[in-house]
Amino acid sequence: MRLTTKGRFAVTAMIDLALRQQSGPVTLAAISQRQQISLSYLEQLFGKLRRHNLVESTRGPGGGYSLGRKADQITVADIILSVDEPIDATHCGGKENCHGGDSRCMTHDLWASLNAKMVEFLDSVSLQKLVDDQLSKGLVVENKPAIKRAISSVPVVKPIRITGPNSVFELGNVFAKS
Amino acid sequence: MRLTTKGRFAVTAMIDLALRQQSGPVTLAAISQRQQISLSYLEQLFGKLRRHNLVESTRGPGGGYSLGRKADQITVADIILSVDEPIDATHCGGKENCHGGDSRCMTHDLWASLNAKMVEFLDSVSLQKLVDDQLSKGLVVENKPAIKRAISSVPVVKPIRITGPNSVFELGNVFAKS
DNA sequence: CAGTAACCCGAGCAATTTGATCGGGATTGG
DNA sequence: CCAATCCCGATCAAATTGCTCGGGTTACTG
Repeated sequence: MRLTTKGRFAVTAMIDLALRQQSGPVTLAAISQRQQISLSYLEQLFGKLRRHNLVESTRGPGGGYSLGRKADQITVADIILSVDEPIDATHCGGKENCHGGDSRCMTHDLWASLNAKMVEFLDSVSLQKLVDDQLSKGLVVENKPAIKRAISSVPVVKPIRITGPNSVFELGNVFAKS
Repeated sequence: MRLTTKGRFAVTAMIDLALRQQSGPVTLAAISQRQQISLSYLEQLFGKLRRHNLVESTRGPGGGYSLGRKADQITVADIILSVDEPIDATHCGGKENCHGGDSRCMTHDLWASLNAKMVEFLDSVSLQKLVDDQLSKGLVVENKPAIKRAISSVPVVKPIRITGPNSVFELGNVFAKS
């Protein structure tokens, strides 16, 4: 299990989508604007989410994305595992060689169980719960009236380009060593 | 909170250390051999661990590292946060600007709480518990007799060099979509 | 049918991170 | 003194992260 900003972006976008999909498909462009995530990056993330059936896409004008299943059937673990895709276990891939040493592959079982617990936890948090949390915190979702062809006279704030990993946001000193 | 192989290496090394520190300080060279982690990388990790008082170092021959406090007083969260060091919150650093949009910094509270839960969990697992798990799984720790100057005629298996992130081990398909 | 809104896709890019190597110190026990 | 060991900084290649660009493809609408 990896837990990086990549997964966070995905979860953030999914919450945004869940909050607004009542009135039809949600556009990536809209999510991009609201959450300040680059459109192309969203496309990549949603490509993966779609391949994992977490979202469905509708093409053409008026199209966009909707949830693949109900929000309470999607967990944070689903989302993160979709975009992170841990492919294979390089280190002692299932086998038991781990050449020598006294503790043969001590870490394997250890991480397997620790990881299982992590996944278990993240799997216990549904997207619906996150949405409810947001709503209860006083977030007002404008029920946008499914504009047909509103002239998008939005100023389009050109975002500053800061590349590199973890550049945009990184959870900081939340770790107050409680 | 980031959860990468870096933190895993650190935890692995700490378990190894905890398992063997009864008979005096444990050298990094020994951990390196047993756990197949490069010596210099261990040095970097233990530098951080030492600066966070999780370990103490003894220099000179017969020296090495020992735990900075008792194993049941060290948590997995301690270890991971020591080596990962999330420095600052770049995105909306405490303030509330997050320019425009309808959900002003929706993600901030969200991640803060999600993160807090993660830390809470990792903080509930002590190093002692991990050690006990290992011991109960039939691991036998050889009580090495504190060799004074044994001729280190160990063949020294030259490790294959595979650089890059996550190259050595990566938790794989533990995620069987339970 | 043309135009446009949206999804799709793959190549490529700069900054960072990951592990690692190297070369040199500083301490300290024997 | 000498060797074991911690310490430290520079540097490195590969991977990852977010992102841009440039093109598609699908489908609604006038």
